[in-house]
Amino acid sequence: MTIPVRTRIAPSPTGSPHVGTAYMALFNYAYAKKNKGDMVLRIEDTDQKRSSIDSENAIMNSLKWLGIEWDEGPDKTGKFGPYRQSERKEIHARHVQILLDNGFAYPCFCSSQRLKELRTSQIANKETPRYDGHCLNLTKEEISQKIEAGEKYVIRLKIPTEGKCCFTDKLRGKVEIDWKQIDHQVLQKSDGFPTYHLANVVDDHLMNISHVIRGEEWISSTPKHILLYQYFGWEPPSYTHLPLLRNPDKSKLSKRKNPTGINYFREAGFLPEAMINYLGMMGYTLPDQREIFSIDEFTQTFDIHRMSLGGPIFDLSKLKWLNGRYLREKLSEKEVVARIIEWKINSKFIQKIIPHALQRIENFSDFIPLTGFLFEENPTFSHSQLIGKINPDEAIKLIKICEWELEKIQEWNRNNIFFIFQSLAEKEDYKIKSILPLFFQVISGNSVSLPLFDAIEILGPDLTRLRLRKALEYLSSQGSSLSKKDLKSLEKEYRSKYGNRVD
RNA sequence: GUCCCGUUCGUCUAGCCAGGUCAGGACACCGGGUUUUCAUCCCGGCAACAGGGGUUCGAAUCCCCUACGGGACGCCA
Repeated sequence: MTIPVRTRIAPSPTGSPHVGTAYMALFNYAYAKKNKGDMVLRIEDTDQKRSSIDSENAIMNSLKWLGIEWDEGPDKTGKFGPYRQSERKEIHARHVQILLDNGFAYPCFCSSQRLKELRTSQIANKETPRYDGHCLNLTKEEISQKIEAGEKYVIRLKIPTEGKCCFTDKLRGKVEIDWKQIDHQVLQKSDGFPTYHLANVVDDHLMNISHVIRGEEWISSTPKHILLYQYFGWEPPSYTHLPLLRNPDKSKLSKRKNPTGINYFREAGFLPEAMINYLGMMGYTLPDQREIFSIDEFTQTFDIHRMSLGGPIFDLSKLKWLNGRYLREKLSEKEVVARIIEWKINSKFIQKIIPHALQRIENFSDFIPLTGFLFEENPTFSHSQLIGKINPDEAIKLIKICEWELEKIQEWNRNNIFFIFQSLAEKEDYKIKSILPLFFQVISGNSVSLPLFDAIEILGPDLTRLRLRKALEYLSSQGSSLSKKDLKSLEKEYRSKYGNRVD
């Protein structure tokens, strides 16, 4: 008897959809389909502070755009719902109680302040930072006393004090990690929500997930998951840890260094099938080594053992080449026309621009030169125009702060964008009017263009971010750049004036 | 710092599991050809088994050590 294959993707709806999510989704999808199984989409929104429904929708839309489909999810009810973790809170709480009743977990009343100090001192003493078990031996009386007194608490996982955890990774073989390395993981936060670790295990089990295929960032917390399965008396799934997509400097792919938003590629005019094709060749080659393949061809021939384990660098040049081949070879001219229209040459998009362009054009031929930057992946600018009257070091500083501030915008609209620039001018002691020419150039490559805030709104966060970064790169190529040290001190200054950066 | 994972051209990779072809392909780059320009297209070139030690007649391939890279060490996921 073979159990049905069920895989899952479990994105967290915090921020804009990431290519890493699509990458993992593709392999989970292929594995499930190749084995005539199902893939589940589960929304991991246990972080109430950061999760949003907008982000959830954006993630689902971008995956659909790429052609990745799931068999069950928040929008596609199946037998194992609900598929949004926030709606499974009771289930999780019940399971936490089971662990508590069996002595596998315990309440912890330590303040975040104490935890922070503990961590700092452990690091100072060159120890592995982990919970010291302070609340491990509270008596039942002490516990109920504290709870009655209204003290906030979390539930922690009890970890064996001796021995090691062994598990098998489908690709990497046997992995052994000492229990001493594993922290007493928080399973339930003081707001009553479970953490990833608890919710993930409980939901995977209850949703009959047979194969967990996820990023290698999870390897070191797998022992916690295995332990939970043991405590509950459940059979753990098969684990496969895939390599992580990397920046050109080989660090884990991050939006701070690269375009990583699926929407970036969509807005920059890439084809979803080329994207999928490219993602499918990261860490993987088809058995016959063909380079151009559809998601169906990929899925039908998929063999997980063909994965390479070295982290592939997500580099744009091959993607562009691939995309060009799709345009020329895979689509008819008619189809290309339809795709371009669907992209941005449509009345919906033009309509957004027109109100801002109308005062500035006299005949239609003025339209393209005026608004062309909205259709470009990157505008070009010249040094003198870019800098204008501002000195280059100041320009760098303003652009950098602007980049960080823009990251904080929850709802991308004209007003919120305006507030960012207003506060930027204020805090940096400029008249807003005097810093705007710089940003006109950065965004449009031109000094004649649409109203800046509207243009930024239309351009969207992904393209905007890259333009700021490109401007910085350009300035650096012209000899003005921020050293690591400068950057660090700027970041410190930024924090004191504007608050912490967001992820 | 501790633990874990990884390492074939600049990049994506084939070959590794079942040791024995000049280590193959693609992108990028460089050169040439086709083309009124450019691009496409075609042809050619550059370029790698991280280092050291084993095992073996023979190692990119199996084993060990070192180096380097990455990840984890959150009331994030």
